[in-house]
Amino acid sequence: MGRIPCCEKNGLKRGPWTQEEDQKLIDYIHKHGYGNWRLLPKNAGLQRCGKSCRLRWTNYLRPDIKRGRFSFDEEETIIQLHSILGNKWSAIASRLPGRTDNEIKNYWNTHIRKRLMRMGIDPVTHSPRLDLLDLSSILNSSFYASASMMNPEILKLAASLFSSQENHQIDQNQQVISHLVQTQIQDSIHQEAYNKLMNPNPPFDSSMLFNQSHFVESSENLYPSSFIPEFGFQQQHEHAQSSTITDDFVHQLPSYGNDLFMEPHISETSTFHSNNINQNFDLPSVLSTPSSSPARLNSNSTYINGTSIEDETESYVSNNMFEFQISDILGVNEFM
DNA sequence: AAAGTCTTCAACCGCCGGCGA
DNA sequence: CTCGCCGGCGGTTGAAGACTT
Repeated sequence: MGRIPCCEKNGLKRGPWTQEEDQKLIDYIHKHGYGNWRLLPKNAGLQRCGKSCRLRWTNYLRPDIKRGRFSFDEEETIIQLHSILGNKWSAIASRLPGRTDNEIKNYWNTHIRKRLMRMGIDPVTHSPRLDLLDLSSILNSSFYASASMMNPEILKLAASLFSSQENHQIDQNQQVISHLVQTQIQDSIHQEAYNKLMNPNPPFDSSMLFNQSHFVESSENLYPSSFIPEFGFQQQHEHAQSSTITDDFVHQLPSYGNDLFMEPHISETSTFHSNNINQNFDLPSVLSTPSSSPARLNSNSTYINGTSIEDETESYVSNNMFEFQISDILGVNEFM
């Protein structure tokens, strides 16, 4: 038994809406409200199907729609949410007041997606292309700030293998350790994003997830310059604990398992900055910080191959640009 | 100036799940 | 349990404008 189409195609208008049609729809909804979209066009005197009316109203005529260019903050929020939720446009739209899922979807496909690709980032996985990564640069000075969020065993292994590279043993090990390091970073990123999403008051503010000097130029590669937890870890921890974790949300997240929600083992409240990593930076203590520690990225200064893209006033990199599943790569979990 | 190409985004399509009969 | 209706969702299309040659 076939389904009856949502509307009869015969005699019903399609294509762009005229001003007159818009006005009819607006007038009707102002008078009677919306609901029962199937009957609405008939009652409103429109030669449209209900679906078309609903779409026109929700995507264009609704009075609370914010039209115009997306703000910097909105774009960062979209990237952040997309890295966690994927193509759940309605879920993303629900956190961007005045923006519709259709609008966000279009903006993603026409602007953000292309930009990420230009930057060598897979817009689906938010991962960097492997050939743009290089372990020696990851281990370079500025990147050590992020070491505070990593598993010390991984760092040891990374350092060990890095030294082996000097013996011309650059091989798959490098890629493996790159994955490990990236995953550690990403766990931190997801923890931060999760904490923010689960804390509705104050409302989610993507600017809290970013900070300055997101990336630094390093020869021909892109690397995060730092991951800066501006909240003390203790504060973050309390934040996370006070939030309600729903099963639904957990299942929506990428497959990080329960590690993402592990209780952080905080030895002290720490604050450090990329420009001066020695400030309040106690390496032994921070190295003991597990992967679930908070992290923060920013996007003020992004460079690719030595070329700033600031002139676009849009330099975005997802917080989840390092997205790898170690278990997928190695088939082991002993490092985590 | 004209033709061709690219970009944008409103609108459509088909599918899905919830719900009630 | 099945079926149809309805609203919602994500993917896709295509017209129109912008840009390039």
